[in-house]
Amino acid sequence: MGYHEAGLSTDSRTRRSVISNADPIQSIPPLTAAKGALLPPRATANGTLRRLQEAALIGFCERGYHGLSTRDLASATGVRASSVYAHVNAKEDLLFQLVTMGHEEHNELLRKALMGSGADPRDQMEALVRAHVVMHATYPLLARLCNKELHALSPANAERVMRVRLDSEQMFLDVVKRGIETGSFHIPDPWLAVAAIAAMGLRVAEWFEPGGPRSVAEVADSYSEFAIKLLS
Amino acid sequence: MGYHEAGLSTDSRTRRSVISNADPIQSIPPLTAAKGALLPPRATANGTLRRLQEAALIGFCERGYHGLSTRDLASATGVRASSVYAHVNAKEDLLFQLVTMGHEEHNELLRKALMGSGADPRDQMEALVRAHVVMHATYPLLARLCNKELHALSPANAERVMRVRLDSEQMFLDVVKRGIETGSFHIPDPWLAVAAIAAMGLRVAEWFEPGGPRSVAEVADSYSEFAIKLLS
DNA sequence: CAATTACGAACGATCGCTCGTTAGTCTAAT
DNA sequence: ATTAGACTAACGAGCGATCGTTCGTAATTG
Repeated sequence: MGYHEAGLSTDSRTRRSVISNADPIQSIPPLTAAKGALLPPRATANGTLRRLQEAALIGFCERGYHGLSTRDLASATGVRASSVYAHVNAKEDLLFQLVTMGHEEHNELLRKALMGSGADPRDQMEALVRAHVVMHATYPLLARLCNKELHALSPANAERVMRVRLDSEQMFLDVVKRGIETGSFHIPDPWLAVAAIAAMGLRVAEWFEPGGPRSVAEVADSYSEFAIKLLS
Repeated sequence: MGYHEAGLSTDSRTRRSVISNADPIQSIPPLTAAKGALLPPRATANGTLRRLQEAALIGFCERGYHGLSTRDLASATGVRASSVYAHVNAKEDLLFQLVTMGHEEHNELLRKALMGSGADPRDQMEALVRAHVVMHATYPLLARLCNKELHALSPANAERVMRVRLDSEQMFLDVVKRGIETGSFHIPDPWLAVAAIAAMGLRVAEWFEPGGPRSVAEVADSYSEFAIKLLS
């Protein structure tokens, strides 16, 4: 039970602070204290909604969507459960916002990587894998959420997310297919190779720690090299 | 609210069947109708407990541990919620049983693969990857559960599972390290390579369909080849 | 007859969420 | 300068529903 509802001034004497952003004694423990930002720059929300998004990100990852109650979510944000609904229409909205954010950031990073590389399929694949890994190492919680909690989305919302995901997959697939045509790559089943290469990067989100022994760049370099070897 | 609580005859007119195994109108929809067995041979339970395990496996995968209620679980099993507790002490027991089963099966498959291969690290790695992939393609639901719902286990149970997992990882690591010593493999960071190779196989559980266009053996062959390329 | 397996009823707790209210802030007219 | 009114963001209380689980009992099995 509740390892993080500690203190937090439920006390009625603690009147709401004049400015709502006044950070009320951090939820104990700070746990996933951000080494970097929890959310990508495209997350424009600030104030209470931002803190809700970040608390939801951490909470959904640690306990699963249905495992985090709106009361615990509110508590971790420094707010009452009823106040949550001044910022979102439903609990699912927070999940959808986060998952959309993650998928769009990922898609954009891939697209930029592709645009910024030359015409050689090998270079393009290296750039894609690098961006793929960078995303998963830079925003590991967001990536985990995107890969584990899609089941909690309504069918309509899930479909919107999947469209972005399929588009990202297609970028990998197109590069591999063209690489086969140009003679750069030599594999019989492009989709299978893409699945393998993408899987390597996806998993990075599960173990990578920003303060750990490996830098983001090192992992990205290694994995892009793995991908090229795998395709040759 | 409930876009997924479909029917299922909670109706009180549906009297219990004389023989409890008499499959009462399959949970609507039958959805994950098994192409093969849902659980490995080491799952020895039969009767109601077995059906509870299988329903839990499907349900936990589709909705997450906290997303599947004991009532829905019972309903999918063809039994009342209170009857569940004649077979398990708690909901978590089912998750623990399944997750333990998955990890031990995986560990044993890897160990047998290693024992059955020669002394060449390349052969050993091929065998390991093949077994790894076979596991994830043969019992995809079980594998997904093992990788997504560990957070719902008590710390003590989680630790028991993690011990098996670390032991499995060590098998990969030992082979890679020895392969480097013998000059078979040429990579600077063994752990990173193992993470990448393991990740490829893990992800298979997310897309593989027993009736699909690729056979288990085809995927296993491709992925073991990928692994060898990656390490060379 | 003992053990097993199922049941309905119901427990207290918690769920997502709504509601009416209040305190503070901003704008604009006085 | 003051004040009225709209707006925002927070609150406590509490809604009906559902949660995991317990219990006493009935039916079947060996």
